[in-house]
Amino acid sequence: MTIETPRGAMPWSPTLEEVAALAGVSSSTASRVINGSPRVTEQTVARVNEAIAKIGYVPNRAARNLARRRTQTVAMVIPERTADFFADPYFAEVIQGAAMHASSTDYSLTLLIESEKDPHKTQQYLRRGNVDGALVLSHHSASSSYGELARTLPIVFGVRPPGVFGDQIHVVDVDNVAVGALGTAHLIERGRRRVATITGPLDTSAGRERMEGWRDTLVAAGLEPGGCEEGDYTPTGGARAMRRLLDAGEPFDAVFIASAQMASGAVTVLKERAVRIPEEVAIATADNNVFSTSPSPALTTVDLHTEQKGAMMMATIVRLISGEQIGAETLVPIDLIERESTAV
Amino acid sequence: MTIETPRGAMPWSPTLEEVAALAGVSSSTASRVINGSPRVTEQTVARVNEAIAKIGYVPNRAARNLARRRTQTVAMVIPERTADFFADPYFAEVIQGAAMHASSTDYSLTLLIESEKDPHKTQQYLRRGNVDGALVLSHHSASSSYGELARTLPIVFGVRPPGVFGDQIHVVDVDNVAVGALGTAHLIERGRRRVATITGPLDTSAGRERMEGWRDTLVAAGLEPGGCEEGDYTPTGGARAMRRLLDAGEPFDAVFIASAQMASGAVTVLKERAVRIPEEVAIATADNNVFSTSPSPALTTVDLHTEQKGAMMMATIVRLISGEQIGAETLVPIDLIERESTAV
DNA sequence: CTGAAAGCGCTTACAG
DNA sequence: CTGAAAGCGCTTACAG
Repeated sequence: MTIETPRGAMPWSPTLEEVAALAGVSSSTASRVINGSPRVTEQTVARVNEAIAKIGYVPNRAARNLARRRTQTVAMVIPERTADFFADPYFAEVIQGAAMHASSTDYSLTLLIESEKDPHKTQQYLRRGNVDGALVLSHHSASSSYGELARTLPIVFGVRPPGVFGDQIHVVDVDNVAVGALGTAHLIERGRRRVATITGPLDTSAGRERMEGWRDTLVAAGLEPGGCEEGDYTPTGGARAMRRLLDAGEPFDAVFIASAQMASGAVTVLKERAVRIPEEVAIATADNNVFSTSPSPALTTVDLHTEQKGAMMMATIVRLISGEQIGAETLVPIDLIERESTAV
Repeated sequence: MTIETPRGAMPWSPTLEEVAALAGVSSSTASRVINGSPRVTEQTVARVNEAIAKIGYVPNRAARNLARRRTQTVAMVIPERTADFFADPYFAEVIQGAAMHASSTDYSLTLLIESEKDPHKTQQYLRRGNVDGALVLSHHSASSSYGELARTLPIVFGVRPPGVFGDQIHVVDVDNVAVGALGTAHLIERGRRRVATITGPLDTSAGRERMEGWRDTLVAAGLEPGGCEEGDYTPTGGARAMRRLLDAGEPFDAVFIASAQMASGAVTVLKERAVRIPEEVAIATADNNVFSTSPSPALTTVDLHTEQKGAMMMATIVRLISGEQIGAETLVPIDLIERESTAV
């Protein structure tokens, strides 16, 4: 058996006119019921819906978009793969969440990789009316240039872009200070008194804010902040930071590590040095993914609900596109998940 | 400053008629040069292109698609997130590769999550003319139902779907037998004589084939295959399999582990039991990602070129859509990357 | 090689 | 509440 429609053509599909004919109304009316217009009789609605069901009608997107002057598409802008960095399940989770939410809307999600060497290309694409809105997940300096774009195109950021922006900026993210605070507070509750930290990159606001949460919580508890080393969100970066912490000679009985991927590297080093977890050093981290569940002992972590974040980003952009007024910041909830690394 | 176009409308954008006017030709002709028709004078081509450049014309996708009866969209079908499983960088890499390649074509990539509880919904979507083709990455039993769909819609599979299919099936994948063979052969070359294996799920062809490659290579070398335990592609699954291997009491001096994610779990167990890598047990695995680079020692691995695979899938579907005749199978190249886990 | 015209399948004022 | 008509911005036979 072969494909019976001409190559490149869509398989035959019923048209609006056909449902209209079957329902005994004009296509204008059929269109109205499809679009949920209130100016139609219940009876007509029923007849049209019946016809739709009977012949399995599904609107032609291109025609609809052309008529509406919309694309019904939103772009998800993600950074080009950067070795270990992209390996972080974070992106996959956000994307998954956004895609799942998209499937419950009229929008389709298209993936846009922001090329390192030609970031301009992506913005061109966005600027040229290819999409009704964009979700941006890149967080390197380039994203500051989105400030301008955001004036003409609805944009939702997954991380706070660097630089100051007006109200036109919309961010969907966790409260990173709270993330650091929650993990650290738990460590204190478990009786730890010398809490060190391994931070994310300090040139990102997320990196700085989680560190701030760690420090503030210790200070508020009347404790002296322990050692502090910067990591880069990779396992090897986490391992290196842990070595520096250990080699500094300053004793500590707990560490808050800003990401699970770094934590998994740090755990390796602790084991190499025969430091017992949690007896000698308790660990709390952030990200509830394979990097916090698979080390042994499993790691206590702040669940960032990353998949939900993706869904929230999608929901937000849809509201934005339809003209709703939305606050500059939407907070993604966080939760502490206790596991063996802080047990007793 | 606010968004100046009416909400929901696309920003004003030049139209074909305008470039035609500017170039002093009809829009038919303008359209022809845009679409690279050979039936146009060089001179006209130049004039039209000039006009296009001058006013920054970019074709309206909806209008073009409506006229062509195409969608210029291909769907990437991925399984719904399944805990650790989705954490595998594999998906992210394939998606990244496909999206990057897509950006160099006229097609846009849209993400479709295949819901566990309602796999039918995805197929409905595909069947209804929403896309010109699909890339499918799911590999659970459900995918067998794609056999039918593949008769009416160009589909490229990233893994061989279960069941027998005709020539209408197109698969882009590595040669999994070769993957197992390459890793195992390297272990033998390094002087190992008792090579065990941790396989992928044996209800997948990839799982079985890599095991087959391992076994065949040993037999061909005149060696007795060592222990064989089944894993599930997760770190914890790999850890459990390694424990079983160790507990079985059958000695081995090397293991071929079918995925890096499993290998990272297995390495943890080896360390717990104070087994030295590579001195006592050498390890070779598959997947060149964070799970093979970040354990210490770093793991020798078969690079599956997963990102390239994504690009190849995209390239293949484009050719398929345009009616090219393509073989049932496209092989993604593989390479061995030597690292410390098999050094000396 | 080029143009006038029809058509792709919807939506949406405009009348009634 | 409903319909006839125009229009969304392209592509593509059909003539010439």
